Amino acid sequence: MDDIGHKDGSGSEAISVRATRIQDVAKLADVSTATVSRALATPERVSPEARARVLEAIAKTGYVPNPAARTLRSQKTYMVLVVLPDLANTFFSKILRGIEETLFEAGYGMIIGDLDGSPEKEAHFAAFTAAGRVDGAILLNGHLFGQSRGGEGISARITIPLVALCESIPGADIPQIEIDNRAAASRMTQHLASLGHRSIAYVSGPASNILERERFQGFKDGLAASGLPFEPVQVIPGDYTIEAGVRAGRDIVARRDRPTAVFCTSDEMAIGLMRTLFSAGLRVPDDISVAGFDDIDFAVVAEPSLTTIRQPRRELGQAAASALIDLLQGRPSPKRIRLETELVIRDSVAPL
Amino acid sequence: MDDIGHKDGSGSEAISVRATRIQDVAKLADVSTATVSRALATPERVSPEARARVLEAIAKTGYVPNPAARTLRSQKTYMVLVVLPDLANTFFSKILRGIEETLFEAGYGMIIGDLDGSPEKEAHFAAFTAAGRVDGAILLNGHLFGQSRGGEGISARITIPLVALCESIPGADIPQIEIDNRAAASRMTQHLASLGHRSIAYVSGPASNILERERFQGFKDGLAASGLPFEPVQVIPGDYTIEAGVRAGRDIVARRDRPTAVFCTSDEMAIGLMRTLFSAGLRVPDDISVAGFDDIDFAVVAEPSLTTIRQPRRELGQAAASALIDLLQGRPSPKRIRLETELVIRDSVAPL
DNA sequence: CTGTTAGCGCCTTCAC
DNA sequence: GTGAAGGCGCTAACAG
Repeated sequence: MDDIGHKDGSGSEAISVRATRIQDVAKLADVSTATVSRALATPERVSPEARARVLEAIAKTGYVPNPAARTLRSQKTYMVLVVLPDLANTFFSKILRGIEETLFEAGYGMIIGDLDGSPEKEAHFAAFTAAGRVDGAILLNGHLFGQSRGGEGISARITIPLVALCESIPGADIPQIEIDNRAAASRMTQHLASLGHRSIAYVSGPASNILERERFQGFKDGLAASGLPFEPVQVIPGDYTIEAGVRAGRDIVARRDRPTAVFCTSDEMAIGLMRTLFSAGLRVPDDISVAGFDDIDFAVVAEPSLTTIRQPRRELGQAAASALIDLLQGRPSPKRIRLETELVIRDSVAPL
Repeated sequence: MDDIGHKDGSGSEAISVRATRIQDVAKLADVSTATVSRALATPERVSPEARARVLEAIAKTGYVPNPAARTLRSQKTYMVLVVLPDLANTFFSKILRGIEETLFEAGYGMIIGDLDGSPEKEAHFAAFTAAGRVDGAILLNGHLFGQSRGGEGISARITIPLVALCESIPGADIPQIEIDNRAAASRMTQHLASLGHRSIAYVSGPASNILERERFQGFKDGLAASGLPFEPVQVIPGDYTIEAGVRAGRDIVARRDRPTAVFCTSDEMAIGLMRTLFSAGLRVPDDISVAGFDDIDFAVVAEPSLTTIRQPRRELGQAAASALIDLLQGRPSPKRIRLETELVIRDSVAPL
């Protein structure tokens, strides 16, 4: 730190002229405040002349309705909370794009609740929600508020619309937007098998994660569909991070009986793993094939470029936001949406 | 849905159509609403007995203050807007972490304004801010509201505290938190020169970007300090993306007189570039050295691992949030903070 | 230390 | 089609 100049801290107590209120506009347009309000909310119920005068007055004053007053009165915040496990993960940030743009178009703002692995934060966001600061929430963290621990008291008060995204929430009676993880994992497994691989390792996500459970089922489905036995020794524990991929790579390098193909349930792990194999002198895909999951931006510039499953991340976000907006506006909403994934074939997987 | 149909005359708490208000708590604790309010905001100004009764009543009712009412009355939202150019960029999301955790500790929530390259969105966030929905804002986009186009009317109304982060805003009288881009770029350039490289290419950011201008100056500083001439032909235009790196790579591969080292002003570009060189049969660092900037997570698993400049992203976010909170709470705030960067030496750069 | 009172700015009946 | 008036829930100002 250098150069601690002093700024006059009066920023907060600035000599701010009080913002224009609906009254000012009413006076200027020579109508009542009720008419101003109606001219904005239900223009068709106001005479064209009055409306014109109101709009002119608004333009002249630069009037912007006070959201706090509006919320207090109407009980609507036009804000949505998005709860997610890890904001720093590129997978989520692309999804946020889709959510944000859809909410934005519908006039809603987005507040991000980054869990960052701390349960106490979840309680915070639950309280936040219970306090009525948002009209609805999109949950990317795989469970409802308070379902983890200690939040029961508060979560009982949360009656606003919710939508689950990516990680489905079993038993929750809310719209669930996701991909078919099981089918996608099965497809990749069969792809590897179809190229002659009989010994396929699987680098998992966190055991407690529902995505992991689905993808793992898919892996077993794929083996079965290809007439291959499932052998527990070929499951290598991971957690979707680059570092987990590096560790899995070390594990494989150290084995006597190496698999001929490795299916990583995230691209991060695949990239970390390939790196470790490379350092150990193993060539991908010549010595060993590697597949990923997600199709992040770096997949295409990995060396070799990564064969993976593409998730429509932006569309997932859009679909979740749409479903929530439906709910918010009293429309029926789809109960479950499954978006299609795509098998992206690049250079990290080769025939045996 | 609320179970209003039950005829449970006792009025049990389960059937609450409306949230608990301060009045309910006051009645239960047998004090006035003002005392309840004070027990929460300034406990030391309430007698221990009254405070205890209030807290008990709050616990019993599960009372949570209505934020809209509070904001309407106190003119404070306890919300901060963070404006950033690209949410999907991993560089920013790590910074957000630092911002969020610091705001969170101080009791502030974070609203994200993702520009995503569209100017009309900036106008939206300006209006959002002007409407008083946030107490302050952190700007990562390199200019003030309305400084781009058409937003003058609204931006004039924005009188809340602002802080600039990463991309400094010349002439703005607000706290500026950043790294010394020029010095960092100079340092990397001198590092390359010190290893014997005389022909060093520079892959730039977007020309209009202030980071780019600073880093470019640093590049020239570094050349000068090393006694090397600056030759315009060695500047390759980029925009910090992977794709720009790929394009720059093609450019270099096609040259007859290839540089012996390339300084990319983002890790994304360095990774894209290395990939292209590799595909063309050029070996890094044996045939050509490559350096990056940022030290993103993938830098360490790039092949070869990337020599780069580490930015303290989390700390940058924390510092910006702290400065803003100072302003928000009427304290003096540092005018300019420059955090230290670090030259991270890995395998993508070798002596000539 | 505590209570009473008066709005913060808006929307929405209700009356005309 | 329009206006008057009340109140959403809270806190600041002012008495006591």
